[in-house]
This record gives sequence, C-alpha cells and structure tokens, in this order.
Amino acid sequence: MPELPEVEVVRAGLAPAVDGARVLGAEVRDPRALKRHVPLGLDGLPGDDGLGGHGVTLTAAAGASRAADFERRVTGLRLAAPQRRGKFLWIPVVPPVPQAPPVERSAAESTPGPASSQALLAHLGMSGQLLLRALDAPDDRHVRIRLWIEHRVHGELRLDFADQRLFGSLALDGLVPAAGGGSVPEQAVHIARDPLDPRFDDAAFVAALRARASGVKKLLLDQGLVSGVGNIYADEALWRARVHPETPGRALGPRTARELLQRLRDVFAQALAEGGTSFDEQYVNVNGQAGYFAHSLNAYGRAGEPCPRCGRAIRRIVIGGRSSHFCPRCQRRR
DNA sequence: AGCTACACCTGATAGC
DNA sequence: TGCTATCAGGTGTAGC
Repeated sequence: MPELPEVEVVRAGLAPAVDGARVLGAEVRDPRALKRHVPLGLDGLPGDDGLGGHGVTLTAAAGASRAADFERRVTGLRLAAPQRRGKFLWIPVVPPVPQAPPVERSAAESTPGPASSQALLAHLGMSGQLLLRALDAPDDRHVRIRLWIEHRVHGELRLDFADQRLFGSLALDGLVPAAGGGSVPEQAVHIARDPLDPRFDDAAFVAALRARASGVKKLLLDQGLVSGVGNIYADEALWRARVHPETPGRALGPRTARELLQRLRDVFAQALAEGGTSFDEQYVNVNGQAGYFAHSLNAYGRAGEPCPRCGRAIRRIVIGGRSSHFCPRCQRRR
C-alpha cells in the first residue's frame, strides 16, 4: 500500500498526539510484526535471539523473547516529533531520566531534547496501519502491536499497529548521522532522500538516472536512488512525463529526466493533498479514514480503460515481477 | 554492479 | 461447495 504520500499522511496525523507523549505500556500480540526489531543481545548482532529477520521464520521462543525485549524497552520512553524518509517512518525517543535535573524544556518540548540516539521505527510494508484510538475503542482488524501513550494535551490514547500481511513492522533502532545532515535509523541509512526532502539533490539524481542502463521504472523503484516511490506513483509519474517504463535510464535526455522528477513531485503533492490512495481498507490514515487519490489515477490499475489523454487503451505489462501500466501511444519506447 | 528468484504473509477473487 | 491459482500498495537476501 503505502508509498510516500500515504506514509506522510500517517506521519502528519501522528505528530500532534505523539510529540511529547510518554509510552505507558506495550503489548506485542504477534512478534512477527517485530521483524525489524533487534533485541538487545550479547553482542548486538542481528538475529542473536536465535532467529528472525527477513525471510526467516521466527520460532515461538524467539518470538516471545523478542516481544518481551520490545515491550520492556519501549515502556516509559518519551516520544518526539515523527520523522520520515521515503516510506520509513520513525519517532525519536528519549529514555526516562529518573531524577534528571529538569532541563528547561519550555519551548523545546517538541524536540528530541539533548540527543535522541534511538527511535521507534515503523515500516508499513504492504498493509500496515498506525491507528490512534481511544482507550475503550473496539479493536481494529489485524492489530499486532499496541502501545498505550499519554500526552499532556490529549490524555491517554492507544497507538495500534495493525498489519494484515505482516510485511511491515515496528522496531527500536539506533539513530545515526545522515549524509548531508540530520539523523536516520540505522535500518534506513541505505535509503536515499525523497523528492520532497529539501536536501534532495536534483542534479545528482538526474545524473544517476542517466548513468544507468536499467529501465526507468525499475530505477524509480530503487529506494537507494530515490525513495518513497512505489508501484502506483512510478506508473503515474511515468504517465505524466510520457515516458515508457522500459526506457533505459541512459536513453533519457537531461530535459526528460528533469521533467520526470518534476512529474513525480507533482503526483506526490496531489496525492498528499487528497489524503493518499486507498483501494480498500488497506490504506487508511491514523483515524482509519481512506484517502481519495484512487479517483485521480490515470494509468495504475486501469488496464484496458482509455488513456485520459489520448483515449488509447492503457496496457499492462510485467516488469520485475510487478504490474506496470502505461499508454502505448503517449508513452513510446525510445 | 546488476539481474532474477524467492522469502516473508493474509485475504479477496476468479475459474473449475 | 469446495479446491486451486492468481493477485495485491514492499523489502531484503541469495545466487548467478
């Protein structure tokens, strides 16, 4: 589901309730939703709880200890303002300081404070949701992890991580300095900045695109080149820029490459303004509400329907095992 | 470095 | 009424 606009809607929705809140407790109902969580271990090596990580099934015992580690370490943490890079979302955390001489935090209530070295990391995968709910609200479907938080203004709330397919996860992760400034979770260091990041380097991206032989759709999906782009918005940006998805990066002129980046920003901005793309209940904001951008899709999921620009039937092909939708007239191969 | 194939999952839908 | 196959917004790894 969630690509940059959806994750950004979630981040923005979380911010008021989470910034400055304290975690009162945690319940891990399904440890598979902690796939990215690395328990504190003997040497800090991933998987030193025996099993887990990507593509590896968690045993019951390993799952239970991972869940216990997460519940213990997250409880009591102070949460700061949620951040995002591409599809990765994280909330910097500050450990409870027992009898810390209360540093004047009048205007600084929203900042991580001295130096947050850890974050509560979330990736929504294909079907993850972060939901803010009243304490007595009924359970949503597929709730895998529940946090109880308390905020000075908003009082006590539940922060539920729901995920049908379990490709997403929560984790506690270390924050490290990011190239170019700021900090990112360790698990997101290899993720490029996204096109809405003020520090995104347009010229470097255009050069990188034009240096590759791969088809441009694959390049757009490469989170190490540009982040936040998934299958929907790749197809939509290519349609808007009139570029065939299999055009080699090398075959793009500088003008076309820049145009493509601009169309990507356009589609992200519009989708964000419309609350993201929801096909079913898979993607919803923190209040469980769907977005409207599905009505504005021109190519994605419209195989056989007329191109809104020229009327020719939209085609569907498979690229890298995933559906690609494009207009065979507007988007000519070169 | 780049590619494919596959792993991790649940659930909706289509076809027999 | 099953059963099976296919599909779905993502990412990380192994193996060539």
